[in-house]
Amino acid sequence: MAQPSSAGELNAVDLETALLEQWGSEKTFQSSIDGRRNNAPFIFLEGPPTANGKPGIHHVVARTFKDLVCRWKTMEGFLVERKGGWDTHGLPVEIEVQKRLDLMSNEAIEAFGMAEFNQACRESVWTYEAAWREMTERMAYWVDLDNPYVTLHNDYVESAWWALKQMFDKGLLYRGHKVLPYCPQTGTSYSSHEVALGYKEVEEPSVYVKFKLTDDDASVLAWTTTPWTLPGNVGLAVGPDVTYARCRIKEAAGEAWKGAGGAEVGEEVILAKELMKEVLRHHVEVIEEFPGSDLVGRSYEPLFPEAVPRGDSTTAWTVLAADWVTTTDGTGVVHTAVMYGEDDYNLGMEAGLPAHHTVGMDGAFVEGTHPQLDGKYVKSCDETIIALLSAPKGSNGKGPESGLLYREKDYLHDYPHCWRTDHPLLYYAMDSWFVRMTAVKENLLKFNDQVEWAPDWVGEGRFGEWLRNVKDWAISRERYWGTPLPVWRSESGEMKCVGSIQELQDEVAKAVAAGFENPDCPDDVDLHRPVVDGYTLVSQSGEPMKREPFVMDCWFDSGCAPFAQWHHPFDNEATFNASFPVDYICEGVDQTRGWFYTLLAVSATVFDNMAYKRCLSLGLILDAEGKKMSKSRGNIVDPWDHFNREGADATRWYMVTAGAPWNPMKFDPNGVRETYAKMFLTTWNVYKFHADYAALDGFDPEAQHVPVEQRSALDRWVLSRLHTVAKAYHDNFTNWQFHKACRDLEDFMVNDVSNWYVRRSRRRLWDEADSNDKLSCQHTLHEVLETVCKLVAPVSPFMVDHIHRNLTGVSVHTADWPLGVPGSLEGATADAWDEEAAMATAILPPQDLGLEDTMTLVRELAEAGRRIRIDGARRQRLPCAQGWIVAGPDLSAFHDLLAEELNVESIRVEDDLDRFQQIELAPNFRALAPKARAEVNNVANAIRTAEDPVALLASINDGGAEVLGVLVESGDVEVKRVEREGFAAQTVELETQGEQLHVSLVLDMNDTPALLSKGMARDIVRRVQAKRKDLNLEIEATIDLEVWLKNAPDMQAEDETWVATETRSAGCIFHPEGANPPADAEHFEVDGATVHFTVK
RNA sequence: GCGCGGGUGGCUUAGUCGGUUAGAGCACCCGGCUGAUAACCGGGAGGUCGCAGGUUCAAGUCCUGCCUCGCGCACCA
Repeated sequence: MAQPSSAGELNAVDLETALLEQWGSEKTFQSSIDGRRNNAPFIFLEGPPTANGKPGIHHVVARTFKDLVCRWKTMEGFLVERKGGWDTHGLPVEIEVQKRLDLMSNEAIEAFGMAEFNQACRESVWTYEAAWREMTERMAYWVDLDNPYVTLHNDYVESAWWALKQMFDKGLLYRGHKVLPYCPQTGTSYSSHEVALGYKEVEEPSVYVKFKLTDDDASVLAWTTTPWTLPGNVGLAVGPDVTYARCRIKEAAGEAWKGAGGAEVGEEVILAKELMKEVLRHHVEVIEEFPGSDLVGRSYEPLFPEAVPRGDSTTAWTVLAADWVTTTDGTGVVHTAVMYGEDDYNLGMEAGLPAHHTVGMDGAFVEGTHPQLDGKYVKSCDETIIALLSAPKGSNGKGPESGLLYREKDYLHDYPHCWRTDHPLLYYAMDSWFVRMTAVKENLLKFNDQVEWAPDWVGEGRFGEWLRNVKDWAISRERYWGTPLPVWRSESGEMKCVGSIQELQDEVAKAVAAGFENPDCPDDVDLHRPVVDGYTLVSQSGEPMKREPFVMDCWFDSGCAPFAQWHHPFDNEATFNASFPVDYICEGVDQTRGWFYTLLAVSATVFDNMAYKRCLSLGLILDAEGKKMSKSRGNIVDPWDHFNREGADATRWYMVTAGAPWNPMKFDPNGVRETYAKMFLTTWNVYKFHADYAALDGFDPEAQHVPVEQRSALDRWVLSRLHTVAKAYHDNFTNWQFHKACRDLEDFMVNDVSNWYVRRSRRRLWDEADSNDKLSCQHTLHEVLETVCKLVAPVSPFMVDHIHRNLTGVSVHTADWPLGVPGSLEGATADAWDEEAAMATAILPPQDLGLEDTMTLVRELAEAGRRIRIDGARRQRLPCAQGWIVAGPDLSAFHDLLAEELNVESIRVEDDLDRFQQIELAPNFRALAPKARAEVNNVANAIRTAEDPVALLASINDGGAEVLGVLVESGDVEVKRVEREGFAAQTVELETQGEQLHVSLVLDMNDTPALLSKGMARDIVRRVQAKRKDLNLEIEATIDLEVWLKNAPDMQAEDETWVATETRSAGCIFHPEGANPPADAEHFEVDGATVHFTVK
């Protein structure tokens, strides 16, 4: 067994880096796992970061919470393996490479070569891997980075293919259209994330257009901000419950009319009644009002009759009902161009409108739309379209009948632009593949209910909301770098989904046999583009099938992590079966619709199961001003600033204590410093105090054990506190309240251990002879430190390991959790274990709540003493002859301690309460209010200010007293005992075990020559000690002391001797009053006396 | 627009069932204590508890509306 060696000064950074090396050479992480090899598993799943961005402080936050739970569960005896992972596909990688290689369009990429491009992506992915690794190691996030899962590896891709095939086979995968923001210049559609990069405020012409009903003289007015979509119009949507008005123009428009358009007197238009004022610029009369449902089914004349063929649609150019139509702007009638708006598209599909493009992928109108528009870029046609619509009635033969524009209005709005080329994006219906999430919605909700969310409102609220509105998942992307969609399709629409390399090889062989030429398909075929594009398969009917030219949403990749990390179902069957669904994941709340969703989406569709049982959703990290951290703001905090200054321990502890994990965290660099100074310096100094004396005395924690019940009350108190705090700490951990747990523990270390226990125990260890009391103190300190080390270890793993190793000889990370090791119990699982058996494995000292209460009172009294001295202007070092404690429990065990703290010669208990205390009555509103009602405040005041509270109390207790007409009984008042005026006294009030205590402390403020001498001696000692410290003297070093006093009280011989002993003065001379001190003597003044002294 | 979460001294925050002096820490000032400490103790200054109503004998706490910050969703016809 180890005997502690002395501690030395703290250098957190050196300590941490030295430990990192030790952990590396001793393989501490591995042995913390290996030691629990036969225990119940707790499955953690790492959300894969992408290594093509630099790690920031927010990553440290997430990794701290991942790590602390894993370490905690490990110490609880669970087997917690932690496989690292990397997300390596997707748009961010492509964009990075495109920027670097200046390839700003798909044409450019294809000209450069897809293979070369993807190779560049493959390399780019690892740009910051080293930085990630260094950060991960330095912050002590224990995760296996040597065998991570990597989404670009063939094994991983193969598992993803397998998963997709499961969906395909279940009929959950389908090909359809999705309206996406599309940039014709770069030929790419954008994800919402990219779109968000390019919102710009622009002013554009918006138009009010008359759609002439075929069986009526009236027109329906509709509004659009994108005139280029008008040729594609095939329908009008109205709100069935919205009230519409048919209006007749009464007189011609006034001079103020601006822009094109207009209406003739007598013309009739239909629009939402609410919007008439907003839209109409003519005086009108309302002819008729009716609900939108009355309009449904009416047909109208197409604006551009040539543009869209009717096909077999019966509903084209009719009025349709849509409940999403509002009257917040426009006319309450929505112009519907099926291919150029998401709602339009959905409505069109539902209503059977023709789905025909009037705009090509190049952003220009297709031939046959209108002679003046064909082949022109849509965004430059606004004027032409407006001119066509507003031309005088009957003025142009082909195209719009004209006279159809009512009004134009410039409209200011945010519109998405291409963040690369700055062109406005077009909402454009594109071919896309979907997973039919709507088919499994009920299961999604059911599984989500079973997840333990922290905080619960993310699961119920945000995530639940998302699931209740779940849409089919568009999983295909027209990109290059990603998991290719493993679906091959023939011209006639036959399809095949490939679920493994073996299957691909088989299909290729079949195709070759059928006469289609194909490249080799080896076992290690690269499952990326363009290699997989090179294979032509053969359909059932013998037709060639080409691969659908998409890659998958990279969120699909990460959603496959629970099984793809094990190459399921091709490998590691046992491992997978034992680890699905996982027990714990933890990421930022921004992953709600990201990883949290895709994990559940994939597991629900593929396995009909949940993916994770517990999810900790972390709040966003903000800078000290509360602003989001972002590169563009330049307010990113570099974690290394803190790793290299206060260390990773303080950084982690700060992050955990700064607030609830799910609340947004304002990261304040000063906070890290404060944490370092409070928590870690204090802990270190407590440790140093113990270790230095333990080393000096050759303390052996195994030997000469002193049973707790034989130790002093102070020892038993701090051990009981340890028990209480550890228990609460653990309970808070269980409830995800890590911040509360750590704040309480910090408070315990600083206030209870350092500022009370250690301060009060210092002299016990100065004793140079071995004593039972000293031994008790050392065992107590040892036990407190050892347990605190274990409690802190999951959160801040460095310093406590150093301390634990010096105290016990072994790493804290292989130690057991003080509150029990359920993971090691027979039959335990991560979710359930025998609570009693688990508690039996806990190691905590005895708890004595009564003693804790008593000590609280003692400490309050010590503080009260200081207040009394301030009020009475009596310095702390000048002793008082006598202190009285009035009322309260028996504190005799602490009288010595209190006497010392209070600097009084003796403590006495005063039994006659009335000698120093008087009674005050306070109203108990809860009881009084129902009786007194509105009078309660007056009654309360009367009770408070009663002239003779003793008499009032007596009559209240004797059947009740009438106060202002209200019968006041004993439950209606609280009796407070406070000190009598005129005494140097203070009363402390506290509640112990349901009982209200009012305890007073009274000090005798009279001086005697003996007291004055003693006080002077204490002042001299204090000054000399400070001097010794200034001179950097060894604690054992002896000095020669000379003292000259002026106007000072006479020093008693015993006090002079005491000064000599305390200051380790071999020679100690007190010069008589009047002797002149040498010029180099130090001097100070106290209560009018001047003291000179020299230390040699 | 909808949903969620915030708004408490200069800063970070606690505040339970509504109960009468809103509690801490940092920073500041004064005093004290100290041979582990960058610590600690006592006191001071600093608060319209986002705003406005309402319920109540009593509101930081409950209700309504609004403002504001963050996040998300929807919309942007």
